[in-house]
Amino acid sequence: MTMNNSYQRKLLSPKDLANAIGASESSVKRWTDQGRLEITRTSGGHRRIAVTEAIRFIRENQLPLLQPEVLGLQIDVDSASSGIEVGSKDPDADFHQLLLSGHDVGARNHLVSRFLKGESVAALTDGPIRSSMEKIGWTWKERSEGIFIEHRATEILAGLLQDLRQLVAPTNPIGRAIGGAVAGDPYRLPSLAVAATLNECGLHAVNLGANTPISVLRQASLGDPSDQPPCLVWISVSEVTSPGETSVDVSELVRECLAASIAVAIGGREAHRLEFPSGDEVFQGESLTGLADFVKRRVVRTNRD
Amino acid sequence: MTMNNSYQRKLLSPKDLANAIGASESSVKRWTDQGRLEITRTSGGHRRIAVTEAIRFIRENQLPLLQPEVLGLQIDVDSASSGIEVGSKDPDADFHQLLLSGHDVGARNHLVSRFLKGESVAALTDGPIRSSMEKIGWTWKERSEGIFIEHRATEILAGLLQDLRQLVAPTNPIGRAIGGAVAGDPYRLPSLAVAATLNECGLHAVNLGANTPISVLRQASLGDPSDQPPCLVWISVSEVTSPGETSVDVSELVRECLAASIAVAIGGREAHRLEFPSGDEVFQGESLTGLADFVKRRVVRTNRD
DNA sequence: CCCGGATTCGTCCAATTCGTCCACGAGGGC
DNA sequence: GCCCTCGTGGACGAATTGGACGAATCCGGG
Repeated sequence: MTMNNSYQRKLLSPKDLANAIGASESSVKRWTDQGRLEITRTSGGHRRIAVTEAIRFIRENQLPLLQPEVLGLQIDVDSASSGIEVGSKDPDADFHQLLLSGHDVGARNHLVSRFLKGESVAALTDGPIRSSMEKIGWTWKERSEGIFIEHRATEILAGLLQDLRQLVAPTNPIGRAIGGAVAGDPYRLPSLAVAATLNECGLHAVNLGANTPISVLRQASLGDPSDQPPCLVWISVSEVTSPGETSVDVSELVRECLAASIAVAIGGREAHRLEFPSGDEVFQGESLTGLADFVKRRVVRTNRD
Repeated sequence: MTMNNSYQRKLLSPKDLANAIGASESSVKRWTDQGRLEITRTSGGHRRIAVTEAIRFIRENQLPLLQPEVLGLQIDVDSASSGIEVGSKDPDADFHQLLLSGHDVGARNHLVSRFLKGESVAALTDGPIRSSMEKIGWTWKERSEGIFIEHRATEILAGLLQDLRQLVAPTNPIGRAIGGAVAGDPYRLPSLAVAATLNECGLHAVNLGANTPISVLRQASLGDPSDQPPCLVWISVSEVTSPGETSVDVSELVRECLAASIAVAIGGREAHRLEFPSGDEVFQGESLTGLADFVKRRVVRTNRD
């Protein structure tokens, strides 16, 4: 997965500018050749566009600016006044700053831009999203306004994940998956992230959200024999109120799923507190890229045959 | 390894839009020249139309949408095969059926299509969304699989509201609003719907989501005097655990907001159980269209002056 | 320091869009 | 009926756009 950090450099490639203004790379190259857009060249002959020149060009031609963050710009006024700096060496830190300060539009641009550059939804969730939420979780304990920050960030991320999920929604799903977070677990972002990841793998993911009793999940997965059963069931565990009882329920569901040839994925911060059967058809782990690999290896392949 | 990244924040050409709405390219060009349809130009002079502007134009002129996929909207492939009948006399009943059966894509198409035909987000929430969720709430008590249905429908609606919210997101917000659901209230759809409605009114809405203590909301609204204060604070009350305590907190927040010239909106199924000051700058009611009227009348006007 | 994958080079070319003009038909006033 | 106006959409040569191609360059990791 290419993790190019084009966030620091002050010079843009033709492709960068093309993406930022919704034009094609060819057009940008032609414009530079016509002299309408000033450029410098690398020693090897590649075009490099200064940000100031790009801004001049955009203003002169009244071009739309679809992805302001490519130019390292903020479009919201209050972020400038609040002194948020982006364009550092660490894109993940940039994203964290945006989320921390409640800059929803900026955070969205940042994430969508990285998605468009090729990072998968799974990788983005494993990376910037998770690390930022972990940091914010720490803040929650340190500062009095932490709850405010956490609620706001959660809502922004819920919207972002939903957007990304739409972007990767398969037109022709190759299978169905269903899942949610266990009873007593109020966290809805992990389950939403799983749904988005499964979408990205080509599955139709039905998310039952937070605080879903295992019995409900069981009925939804195995209850109606007339429905085609899902090929995967996921269980998110970010908080456990009664580990013993939950373990029993989860174990039984896992066994039933395996008996019905349904793969199972279990993850979440507190999943280690549960006991349940393991096996080739059971994925257990925190990483969504790992889950995606598992799905591509196990579920998708067998479903295609 | 390339998934179908069909995402395109791309701009539409006159031909794209013409095909989408069944008009001729000449007409689209003429409309832009008349200023009825806003465009940007490429550096070479070609017209480019933003998707949001296209949606606005389609709604304003009640145009048919022959090719929804041009605007990035999904086409419903399997609604026919799933046996869900739509096209009855009662659109709201159609929507309810789609939601009840978990047909997320169909529900999305139904709602977006009605939005394009001119119904506002507020009206759609007051209408099909609310009535369907109320019916599903009844089901919850009648059937064992009710929880499954309710969770699934809630997640689908959360996604839908998020989508609609993006469609009406103002590019230049005329003010800021902040709000959420009170502590102990786990329902997140009402607050999300309010945020979408306020977006539709041209405000930048910061949603703190469900289960937000009043103290947190207070700090977010009034806490930092260096920030520009919001012009509206909303409080959603779908469930109250301790009416007395909550009433005290809410009342104090309302008084503080009014003292700071901030309008307040309070609503939700259980809002009637609370006591708080009323007045010209306090909106109280269930209807989101009513809230929209209130905002347009009170907040937007005074903010423009 | 070197290597391999990703990016960009220059170039070509088909498709699209430009602005403009004009034919057509629906409606309204006389 | 006649004429005028207005909105529509097709047609035209000239200009612009954007995708494709093999070769060259860039850049991060070993």
